[in-house]
Amino acid sequence: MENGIESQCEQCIVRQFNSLRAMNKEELKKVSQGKTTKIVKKGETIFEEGEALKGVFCVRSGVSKLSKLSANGKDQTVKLAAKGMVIGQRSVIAEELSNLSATALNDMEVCFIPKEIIVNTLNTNPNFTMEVLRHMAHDLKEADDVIVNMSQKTVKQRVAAAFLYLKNNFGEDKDGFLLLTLSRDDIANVVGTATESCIRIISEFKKTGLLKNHGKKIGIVNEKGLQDLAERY
Amino acid sequence: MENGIESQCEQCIVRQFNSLRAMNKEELKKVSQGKTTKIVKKGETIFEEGEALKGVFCVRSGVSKLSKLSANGKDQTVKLAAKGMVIGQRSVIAEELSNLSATALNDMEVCFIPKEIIVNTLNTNPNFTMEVLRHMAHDLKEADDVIVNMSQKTVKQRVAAAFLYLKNNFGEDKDGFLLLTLSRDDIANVVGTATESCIRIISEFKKTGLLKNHGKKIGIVNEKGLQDLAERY
DNA sequence: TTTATAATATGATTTATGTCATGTTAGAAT
DNA sequence: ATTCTAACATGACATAAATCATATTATAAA
Repeated sequence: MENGIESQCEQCIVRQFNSLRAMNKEELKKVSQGKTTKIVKKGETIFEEGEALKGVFCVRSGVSKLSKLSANGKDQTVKLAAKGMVIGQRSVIAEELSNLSATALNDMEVCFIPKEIIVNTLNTNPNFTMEVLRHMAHDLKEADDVIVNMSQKTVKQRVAAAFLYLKNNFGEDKDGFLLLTLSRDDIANVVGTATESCIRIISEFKKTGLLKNHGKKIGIVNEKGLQDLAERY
Repeated sequence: MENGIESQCEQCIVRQFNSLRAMNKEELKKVSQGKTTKIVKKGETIFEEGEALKGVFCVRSGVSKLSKLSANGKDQTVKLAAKGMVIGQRSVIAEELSNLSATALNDMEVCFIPKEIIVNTLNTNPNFTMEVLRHMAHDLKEADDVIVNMSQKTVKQRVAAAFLYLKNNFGEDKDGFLLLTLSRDDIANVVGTATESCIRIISEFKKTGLLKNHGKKIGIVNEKGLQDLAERY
């Protein structure tokens, strides 16, 4: 179903850039035609920090972490990218080396869009450019929030916030378990803490009835409780 | 010298958006004509978190902190804006309430540019839009770096990095003192630490010959030493 | 000057969190 | 099933950094 894949990819671009009205059919076709689909296995990288990106990647399935290696050897996850999200735009737009690595947290399917197509669309379609701009403005706001949380919230609060984030952005199944299952280590990298601390806090949350688990799956039992914890001073 | 002020304001916009070639004379004049100049005294706010901005502000003199109040009542400075920088663009572009407060760290002069002018220029001048986009992409990268530093560096390392930042972004006088003099409390808000911790570390840096001071002015004595400290794991 | 107020400084103590060590469980490979 | 390995778990301890307390200076106001 080559057509199905193409249509999915178009939707991916459209959704990411919020530009249903900003790109016309022909432009979308152009974007789709440039794509190549790629399978990325869990743990493999899509691109590395310091790499010159030849284009952007659109997530078709699976989840990627965008992270940066610190001088102390620890990996800090800055953002998670799920289905429908485009990664690598910042570097392509700024014409800089990537400041982040993109690593698959589970098996993924991504489609590649050469930067020439992005750059060309930016140059010829002002509406598209405006949508990308709005999108980046939104990312910047989120980054500001993360900065404040990192410096002002305790690890416990950040872990609570991380689970709320996972629920809000990746959803849960009928039984109330998070659709995105991450290892404790992955969560620790998002929260910016030691794996042991993360494990300890999750154990505590299970004991106090905030979380539940079934095998590797984790579910939120008391969302209000997590929110109170995450927000309270 | 109304003309002088106008020309300074034009330069301000031009520099910020890196768009010397992106905006032509007439467009610049349009921007300048919309401006109103405003004096902001030390400690006063230019705008508050949650406010709907009617335009952007261009810093003519003085320095503003962009900060966010945390639920614990502490203020986290996300960015400092000096002469030539524009503040408030993110919110205006995203058409959202401001996510940050802007407060004068010393007496300031800012010029106001109504959002209609910015929005109009964005709609009619694609080059301008692209420059704004590149600029925002750069801000986003810097924000990513701050996130990693916040979670992976010690307070001491972040204080060291803050002084290097102040030197690189605001310069120093002939005697090697930083041109931007901040209170320990302001520095603590940038670093994301308690004021006492900040004071202690600065005292230590003076003892170990990394910093010097003359009254309120602080100077970097051993830049290499600060860099090593800030980078080392 | 004198007084008042804010900024800087430093000690003592507590707390959160990282680190190290060790053990347990679960899933994959044989 | 058995073995192996990685993920999860928990205790003990070390340490960075916040907090609380109290001086000591500067700076502004009277």
